[in-house]
Amino acid sequence: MEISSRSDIAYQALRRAIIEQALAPGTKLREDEIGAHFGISRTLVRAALMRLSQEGLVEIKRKRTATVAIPSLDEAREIFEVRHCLEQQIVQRLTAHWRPEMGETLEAHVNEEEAAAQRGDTASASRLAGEFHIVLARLAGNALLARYLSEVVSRCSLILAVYGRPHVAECATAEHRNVIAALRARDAAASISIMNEHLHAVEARALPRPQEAEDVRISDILARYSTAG
Amino acid sequence: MEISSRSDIAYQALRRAIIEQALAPGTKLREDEIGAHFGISRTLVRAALMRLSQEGLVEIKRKRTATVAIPSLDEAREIFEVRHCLEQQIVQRLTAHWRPEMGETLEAHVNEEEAAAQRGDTASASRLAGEFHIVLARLAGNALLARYLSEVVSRCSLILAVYGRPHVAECATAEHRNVIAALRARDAAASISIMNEHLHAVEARALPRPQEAEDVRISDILARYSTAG
DNA sequence: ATCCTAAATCACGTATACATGAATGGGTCC
DNA sequence: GGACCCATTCATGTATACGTGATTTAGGAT
Repeated sequence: MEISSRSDIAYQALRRAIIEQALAPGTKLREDEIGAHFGISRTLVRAALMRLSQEGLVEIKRKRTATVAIPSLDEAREIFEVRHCLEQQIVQRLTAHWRPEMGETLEAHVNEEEAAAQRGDTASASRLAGEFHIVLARLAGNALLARYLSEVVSRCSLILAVYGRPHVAECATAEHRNVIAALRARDAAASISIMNEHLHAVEARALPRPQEAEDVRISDILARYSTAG
Repeated sequence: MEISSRSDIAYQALRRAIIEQALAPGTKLREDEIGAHFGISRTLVRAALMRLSQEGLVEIKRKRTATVAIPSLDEAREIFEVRHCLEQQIVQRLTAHWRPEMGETLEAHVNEEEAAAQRGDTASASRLAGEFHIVLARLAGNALLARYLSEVVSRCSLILAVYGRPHVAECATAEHRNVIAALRARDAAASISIMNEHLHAVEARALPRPQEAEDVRISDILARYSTAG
């Protein structure tokens, strides 16, 4: 049976391309072009784009070509705040209903992250780093929590693409192993604290420090380019 | 300028009808029928239905007429859990950034709830009771948090429709006033505790007690009907 | 060279057509 | 009388057509 409509194929492909930063924020997503690529009509492309738009990965404005979303700094901070809140709940659930095989699953995933990082596949490494949190969410056993977290983690990739320093690989495997260790100990307080630490590290890699952000002015940037450029 | 496409009109109307329980869970939503009512084509109706489906208010299955969603008990519990988590964050933000005029806004809203309840307009009263929490979320100043909460609160109306006792008006105005009072005192711990209490009360009205749910068996129900029916 | 304007092109918004898979009703057989 | 099967009807899945607003390009004036 044909499980997924061809609209889903376009949706999945676009989503992944955006998350892996193959499609940079701001990139135009023309319906015709995408439809031609997948061999589907604009009708189905629009459905995929609308879905991505609801998830905050694509921006759709009336009568304008859709683009990969460019989250503002304010949105970025909002996203991270919600993420903190959701991940805390997830960790709480995990320590409450921990089962040893969860540790195996997580361990296996981190190994994949490490492998991707070691072979220099930064796109996959970033994606897998994000997916680690989605695996956590699924294991926590609340589908809605997992859906929201998945959405929020995807948008963090966008934030990293816009505000993160270039070439900063996620390099989070060590931190992920710490999280697993804390969960295995089933110590809720410690797990939450370690997760919070990790999330702050992720946020620090993705966002400029607050005072930096406020200091940056267009004239400063232009000044840099007028002396040496 | 024509701000909202006509698809939005259908979306808004359907959403409100579902939330006010004018459209009961399980009701069929035929594209032709809806399109004819609003004077739009199926294309636009589909867009509205897809959006509602992503919010969990409508169920869409391939090649089947869309229906108003019927949340399962498991989903219902998941929804309430996420709601707890989000509302806690909202209350935390509110006590941190409290401004006196927020109290006025909230007070005015509760007055509306009360007015609707007193004139016997239970549909509006329920909707306004839910919207109280959405107003809180907006005042908290995190748009994403507000969006998720709005989605979750809408789905609570569905849960109430499916599992709540009939004719149970929400009657939450007193509890809402307690929340406002706690926020005004800017005591985060007390506010969170009062909000948790309120949410548990809401949940108790919407869901059967856990042991009840497990005890209910089809044979029990049939037994009732074979003696007296 | 720059800016403004007008025409042409492009991309989206929406309706509609046609194909296909579900639902329904009538008729037949046991 | 009830259950099964086929034909019909209905509702959705998808492509396409056409109108309109956005965008780009070419040309001319300053």
